[in-house]
Amino acid sequence: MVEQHIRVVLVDDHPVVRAGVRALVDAQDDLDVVGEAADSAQAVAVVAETKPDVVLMDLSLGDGPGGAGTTRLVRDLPSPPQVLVLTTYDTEADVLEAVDAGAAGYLLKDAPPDELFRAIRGTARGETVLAPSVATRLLQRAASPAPKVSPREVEILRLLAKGLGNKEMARELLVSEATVKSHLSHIYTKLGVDTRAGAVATAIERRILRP
Amino acid sequence: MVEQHIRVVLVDDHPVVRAGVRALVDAQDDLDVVGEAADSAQAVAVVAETKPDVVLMDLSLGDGPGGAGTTRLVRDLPSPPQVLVLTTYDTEADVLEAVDAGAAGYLLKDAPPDELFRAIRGTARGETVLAPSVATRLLQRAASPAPKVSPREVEILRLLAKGLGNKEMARELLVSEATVKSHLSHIYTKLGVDTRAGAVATAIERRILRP
DNA sequence: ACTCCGGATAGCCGATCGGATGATGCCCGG
DNA sequence: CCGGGCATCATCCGATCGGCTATCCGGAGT
Repeated sequence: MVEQHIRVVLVDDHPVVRAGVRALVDAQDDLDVVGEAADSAQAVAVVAETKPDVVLMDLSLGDGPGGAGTTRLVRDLPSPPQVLVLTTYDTEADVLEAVDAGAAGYLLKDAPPDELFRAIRGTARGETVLAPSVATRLLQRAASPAPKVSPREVEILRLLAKGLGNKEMARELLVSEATVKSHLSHIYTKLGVDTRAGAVATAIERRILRP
Repeated sequence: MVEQHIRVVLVDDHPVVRAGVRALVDAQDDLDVVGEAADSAQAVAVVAETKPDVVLMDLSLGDGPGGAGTTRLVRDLPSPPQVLVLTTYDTEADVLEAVDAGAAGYLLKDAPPDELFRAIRGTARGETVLAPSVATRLLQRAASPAPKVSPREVEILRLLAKGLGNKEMARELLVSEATVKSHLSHIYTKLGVDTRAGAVATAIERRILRP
């Protein structure tokens, strides 16, 4: 058997997308969709059972663990498959998280089918496949230092987006106003902004806050 | 011919989604996909040519006119088809715009296939079909007055999200600082907030600004 | 053991914001 | 033809913000 079929499992909470990818992929001679999953738990079960070569993973699964977490779970299975992230967004936070979780590639859903097929085949061979726009973003972010926002700071950002003042945040978080201001200063530094409005915008863009 | 097939055209810039919907819809006895379009111009051409009963419209088409504008164009054709919006987001602004543009229904992409089929059939019969979550939002928004932000105010919001101060915005827009503050006050009122940070968050949530 | 970092706190101060109030001109739609 | 939304501008003023400097504590890592 020189030419083995590539076994693919789809993980996506949108039935439409699963059907679409299945229709496209199954039409390829060398690619077989051997399973589908709509959430994290299903994904682990299906992958464990079907032992696919490649998992196409959506990042925004409705329920508990997102695509990144699920990627991690799948990659922790014995003889894990390659994971190719196939999603709508290309925010750097998503990409980094996915890559960190063990994803071998990152494609956007608006990619032409050909690109998808090439990505699947490449991923199956162990190559790293990144969508051009994703690769660009990665390089940009690689150049600038990684801004890690602490949990407490995220808390501050949340209240910030609700339009609370420092005094109100302080009351809400049971700390002094000085502490809030301290956190804010750190946030500004990390996000590269110098105003509350800019911080909120950047936080949402960086997916630190969910819109 | 008592039971005429329902002719459907798909408009979506994601090949995967088109393939998915086509696979699902074509598998139904009474539904036929008679055309696809990836952008606004294609959509108008395909609809004019194929005269479908229903158009499944994605709201976020990459290029020029979005789904709402395209809906308007399609509805302005002679003997226009019903338009069923099928998209990822359910922001109230999107829904209102689409309905205003002449859409007969609004479904989310994570809807189960059955719901999609029922929606297509209902739409073809001239019914109005709304996803439950969309209907809920609509009612919520219907209770509160519609916040229409003027173009100039959007301009202000854009600069706001960039973290500019009033003085800087004034310079940027070639108006006085007083004017900027005036706009801001109006924005606050319309968005129901009272801080810049809150305005940015709400504007993004309402999709007035693109994250 | 020592250092680094996140978290919490404090005070100072100039710059800025946001609310209130009022006014002008334009253009659209009823 | 008048009202109303939009855009423009002006002042006043109290509240808030953001930058700066410094201190303290506890846990993680070297």
